Amino acid sequence: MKLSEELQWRGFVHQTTLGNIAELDTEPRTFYWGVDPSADSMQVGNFAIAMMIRHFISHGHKAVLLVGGATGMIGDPGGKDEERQLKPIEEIEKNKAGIVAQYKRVFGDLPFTVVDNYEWFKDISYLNFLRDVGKHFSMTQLLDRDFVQSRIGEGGSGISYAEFSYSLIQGYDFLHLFRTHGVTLQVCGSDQWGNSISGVDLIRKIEGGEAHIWSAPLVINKVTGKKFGKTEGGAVWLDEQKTSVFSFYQFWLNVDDAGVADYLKIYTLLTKGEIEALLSESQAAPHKRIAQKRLAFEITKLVHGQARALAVQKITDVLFDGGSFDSMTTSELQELSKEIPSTSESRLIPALVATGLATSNGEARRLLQSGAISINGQKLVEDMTVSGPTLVKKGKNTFCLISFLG
RNA sequence: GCUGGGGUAGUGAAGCGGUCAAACACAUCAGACUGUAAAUCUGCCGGCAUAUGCCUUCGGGGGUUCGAAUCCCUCCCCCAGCACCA
Repeated sequence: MKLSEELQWRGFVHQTTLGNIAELDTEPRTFYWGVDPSADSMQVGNFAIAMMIRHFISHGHKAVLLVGGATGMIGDPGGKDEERQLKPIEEIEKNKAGIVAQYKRVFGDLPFTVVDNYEWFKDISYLNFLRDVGKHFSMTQLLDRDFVQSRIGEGGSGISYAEFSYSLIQGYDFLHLFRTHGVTLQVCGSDQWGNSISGVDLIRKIEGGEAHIWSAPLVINKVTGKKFGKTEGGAVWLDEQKTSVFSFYQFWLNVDDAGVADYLKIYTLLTKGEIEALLSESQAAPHKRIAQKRLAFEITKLVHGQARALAVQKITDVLFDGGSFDSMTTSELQELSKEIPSTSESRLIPALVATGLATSNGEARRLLQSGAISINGQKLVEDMTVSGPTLVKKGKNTFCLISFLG
């Protein structure tokens, strides 16, 4: 499949300055995309863009990943204590490393270059910047930006000058990469369109060059109409410290029918034929959740590796599909305790709190009273003390393990 | 800098001296029904406690009062308008 067809079929086409997207099939480009190092991990929203980029690279385009070290440093205008300035730099370094590692993982062996805009911004003088870049920006245009408009005015949360300047910095990034790396295309999220356009203008005005933008659509949950990837506990992260492999797998497994098709196309590398077969099989017997199961497995494999994917798949089997808990061996129990929260607290209520299934003793007790808690498949209504390895279940799909493995 | 409006639970938003752990809505969590789905109905929804009980909250600090989220002072932050500068 050609890149343009692939992008179209998978739903990655949104808005672009390219006259004809088929240009991507014939003209290899060097493109970049920017990421914000404000966290040390991607969320599923960025993950979608990463997958899209993967298709770009595998079709012969050269990729440059820009980590916003400079933008990250001014990212929190609230921190005006000068002493604290140093800490964010270390943190940004750490976040940068984490994010780059994740991209490597998602891209498999595909090559890409990493740059940090701190490299070129650290030596730039404010006056020079205003003279060379600032004068090319029209205030009216800047003020017209959606993100500015939504922050100013009634009900807006306000915007600082630093944050407002993001546009200029991002615009300059593009210009700089155009000059130094021959970058002629920027890939971005749809919310970054305005900022990206700044770069295109700048390149035209200053260098007389032509550059383009490709923005990816926001992945929407069709049922709620909201941005996809948020869940009860907040965002779903690729980092297993933030979202355990088990929860990650469960997140995809619980995806609704209306969305599976989209998610399979966006988040997996399965071919058109495979996905279509999967979907028709799934529609014939929706209650079997075939498509969701495959989706969860494929994505977990991609992000956390095959071994972990198989492990959580097996655990899910035990937990949901009638596999017997008693039959698990000690080593399997150990494996299980890696994927779901576990504790050695033998009293039930403290154990629920310790594992985070309940936020307080009161909540734990309430859950118990409402019949939400069961151990080893038996519903409970009051606190008790367990005597051996015990699987505790809250609601339908939240578990923890009381183990005595130490 | 001036003038006016505002900062209340995860979010939005009532309350405007006692009856406020704080209406209402949404979100979350749980129960029923299901396919670990959606929709719907029900309950919970600051902490501790079996509890009619106690404790801690209404931007920060201080004060008035028997009593403050509610009044006063002060500081911080947001919004709007005006002025100033350019």
